[in-house]
Amino acid sequence: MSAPVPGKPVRGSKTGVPIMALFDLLGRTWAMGVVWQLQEGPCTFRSLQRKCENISPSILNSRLKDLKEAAIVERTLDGYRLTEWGETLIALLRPFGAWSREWAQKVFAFTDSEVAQR
Amino acid sequence: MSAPVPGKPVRGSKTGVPIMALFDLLGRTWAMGVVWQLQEGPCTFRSLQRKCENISPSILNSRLKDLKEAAIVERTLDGYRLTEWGETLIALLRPFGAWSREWAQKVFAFTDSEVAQR
DNA sequence: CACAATGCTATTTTATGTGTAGCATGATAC
DNA sequence: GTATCATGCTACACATAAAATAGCATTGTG
Repeated sequence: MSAPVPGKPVRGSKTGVPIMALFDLLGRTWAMGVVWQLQEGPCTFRSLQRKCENISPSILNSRLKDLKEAAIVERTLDGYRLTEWGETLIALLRPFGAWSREWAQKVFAFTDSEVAQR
Repeated sequence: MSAPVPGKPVRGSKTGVPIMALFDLLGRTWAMGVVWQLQEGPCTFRSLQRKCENISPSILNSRLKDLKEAAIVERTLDGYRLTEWGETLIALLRPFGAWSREWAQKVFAFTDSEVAQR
């Protein structure tokens, strides 16, 4: 599938409203996970693959392609890293970490230690 | 597909880390779009369907099921609405609206008026 | 009672994602 | 210099999820 571009119809959305294009992009499997893993710094293809629980190379490559076209990720000699746009995006995404831990605790009865170790 | 639950393996993630379970949930087609549309208030099934560009009822129903199990959406006599968890989640999601418009402008050369009308 | 809207379910078709194999390239190790 | 290894992918074949459409039971309205 082609990477979503605001202004053009995207998967599930025909209008191309920017927020829907963004939701389409981030809604693809592992898209947010890849951005999440890149927040700690640049990463090679294989090492990114390992961080993403050995995601299949075809899907990783496809997600990287989407994220590169969206100017969120770029390739360098060190492998892949977040662009400036990627940095501003992960800044918005970061609060989801704490939110998800509280959610796991309160909604799914995770214990403190379960949340801590995960 | 079953709804993702922190602590159990989810689509694409075997560990069940809360953030990955959340990314799995929000990464399903229209999941973020549905939450987004519910931010303005409760909505009936058909009206939600219309707001989501006539998404197919099967996928809407499936997403609502996931979001209900995750305690993000609940059913009331008026139709569906965000729970308290849903409200805290949409608070984190809301900044993506402005981000996506800037992104559309700067990365994809949208004009002010294009962004405004969409 | 006819008619329309609502809230779905079922079914088929198509698009996506998963898993695995493997190959070209470059860096070490001997 | 060649055997070995890691890397960065590509290419399938198979499984799963999403899209599109039809339609039905229920409730409300004139």
